[in-house]
Amino acid sequence: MGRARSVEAKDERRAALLNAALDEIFQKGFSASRMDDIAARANLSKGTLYLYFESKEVLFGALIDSLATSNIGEIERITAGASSVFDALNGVAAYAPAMIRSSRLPKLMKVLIGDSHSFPALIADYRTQVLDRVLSALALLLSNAKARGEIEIDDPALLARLVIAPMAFSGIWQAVFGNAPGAEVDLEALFRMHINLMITALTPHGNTLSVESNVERSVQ
Amino acid sequence: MGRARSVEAKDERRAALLNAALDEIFQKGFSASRMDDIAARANLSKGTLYLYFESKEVLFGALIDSLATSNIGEIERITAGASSVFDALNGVAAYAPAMIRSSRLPKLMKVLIGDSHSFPALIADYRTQVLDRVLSALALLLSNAKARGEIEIDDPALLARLVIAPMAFSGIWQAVFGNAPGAEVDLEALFRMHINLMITALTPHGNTLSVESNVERSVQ
DNA sequence: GGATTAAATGACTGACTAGTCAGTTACCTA
DNA sequence: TAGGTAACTGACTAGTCAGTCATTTAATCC
Repeated sequence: MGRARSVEAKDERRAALLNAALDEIFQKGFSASRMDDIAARANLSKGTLYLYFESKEVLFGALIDSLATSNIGEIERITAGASSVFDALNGVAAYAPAMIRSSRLPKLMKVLIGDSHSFPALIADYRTQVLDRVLSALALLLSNAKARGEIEIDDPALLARLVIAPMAFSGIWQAVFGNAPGAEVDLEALFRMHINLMITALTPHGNTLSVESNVERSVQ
Repeated sequence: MGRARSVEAKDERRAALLNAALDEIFQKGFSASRMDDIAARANLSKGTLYLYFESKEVLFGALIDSLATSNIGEIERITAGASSVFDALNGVAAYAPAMIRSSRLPKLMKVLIGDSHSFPALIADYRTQVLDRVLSALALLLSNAKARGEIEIDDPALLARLVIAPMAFSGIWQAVFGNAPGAEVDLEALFRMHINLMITALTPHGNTLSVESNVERSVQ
């Protein structure tokens, strides 16, 4: 690999360094990660790494920034474009396994949890700009569905938390245990069951018909 | 505080050091925690800390050991002593908020997640001896209830994961965000809603009567 | 209260690493 | 191909921290 002379080549190099940083920090945590190792993982020297990021903390901040907003758009698109809550929930559940297995988001979660107290400002930003945003979007969706009489609930904000809990839990599980023997989880089946239970419980009069038709739709 | 001469006094000192280690490692992570700071937090010097734990890694292992099995007994007691799945689920949900707010278990979770890849053997042990044990106990409970016709489900193991997901998620949330403004969660309401949704969805024919009576029971 | 024991200390060492910068070298242009 | 530019390097500095151990000191015993 030659030198990065053009702007594009520099962007690419920057991305490669961030990638290397994610892998390294994911494995060792912020404090135990060495700048030398991050640079070496991208086949560069420490000096070059410092050409792109002025300090270890700046590198960490840039890493979080680059990953924070990458998945949120997809989720908002699914929830906004769905014709009913059921569609939206099925859409989220169908998208979640790939997102978790892509391993970028779970890695980010693991890093953020592990180093949360070392970077309080960063973590507070992440919460308000990503987590709260996702929870609010979901709560709004549920609130609208309630207004239309599609579902029966008291508190949409709490329900939103219950909806995403299994996905967040699975993401962290994936990040911590990976594919260790005995730790594998059938994510598709898990989320399908989750959404089906939700829909069964939320559908007025608890009839099972809508659930069945719903399963059909999610499988298509 | 004088010197620890008796065996009891030494046990107490050891516990104090472990306590200090948990607080310190919870805040900074294993690698960024300094032995000096841990000792100082217990009003002792680093030399004394080394009288009790031969290395930083040994201290970490002892810390995990001392916390790992502390809550599992309580959970197994609740699930084993309950007269029906509904009782058991309500019992777990009623116990969970206090467990989360006690902050020892969430702290442990945060530490284990953050440093999981630095101590693969420890984390594997924790999974098989704590997490898998809790999940299995819950799955067995659900499986028995299914056999008795109390609930309708396919896969008890997956359902067990869905049952504990909101509690694990809330524990981690608590460990990461604590009581930061805007991050507070009404755990009682959340878990009540969770269990009620579960019961509504799982009860054969989805009648709402059993749910109402269940709410009464959980509130008592 | 003097002697004995062992708990506690903290200065010290050696290993390690974030960040620097003088020097090297790949690539481009004339 | 020679000269210029800037991307890249890695030895070095300054600071940190796990672990050690000679010394101090609190408690107990006679």
